[in-house]
Amino acid sequence: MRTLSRSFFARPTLQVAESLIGRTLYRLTGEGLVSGRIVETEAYCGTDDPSSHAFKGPTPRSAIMFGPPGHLYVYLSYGMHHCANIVAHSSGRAGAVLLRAVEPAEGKDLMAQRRGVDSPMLLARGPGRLCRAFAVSLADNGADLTAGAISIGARRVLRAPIARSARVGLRAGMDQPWRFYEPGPWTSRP
DNA sequence: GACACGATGGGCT
DNA sequence: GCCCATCGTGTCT
Repeated sequence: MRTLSRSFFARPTLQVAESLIGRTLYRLTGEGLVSGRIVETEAYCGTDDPSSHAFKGPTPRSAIMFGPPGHLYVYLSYGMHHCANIVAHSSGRAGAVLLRAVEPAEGKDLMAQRRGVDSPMLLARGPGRLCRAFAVSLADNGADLTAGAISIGARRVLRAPIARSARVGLRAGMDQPWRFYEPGPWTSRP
């Protein structure tokens, strides 16, 4: 299987967010392999974006978004849910792409076990659920997607034209259509 | 140190 | 549709 290389992520954040739709996310642990086709992402454009954790410049948490593209940025939301982002920006900038939903492919049983639900629709729809199904936690913060147990396949499958909308759950930045998704039953909302 | 605040989701109505 | 748990992080003192 061919996986995405560093140069794929070393492009403008918006471009990478759209390009990730249709690619497959892979996650290997001692429990087994799970995978899913990415169907929903959001771009967080670093210091240009009031909604990005990187907006006010680097902090211990956000420093990773200023670092080399192709690494994972994981943070804890509301004390109980993890959110997985992929660092993506052109040289000298900052930014990351939030993974919001995937269409489960391999390892559905393992995902169901981790999630505690049976419905395939609820396995990885929403950033918190996706992280739970893929066993992504703060321990994976900084992981290199081009070298480790989490990676993204280069092959792209699109079942419908990519749509855009405002991002979900924000105060600021509601006027920018920086959410990308493939309309269908696997995305978190229309 | 203290404190306010979520890029959410599960449960209940 | 409404309510709210829960804790790492950033900001202020």
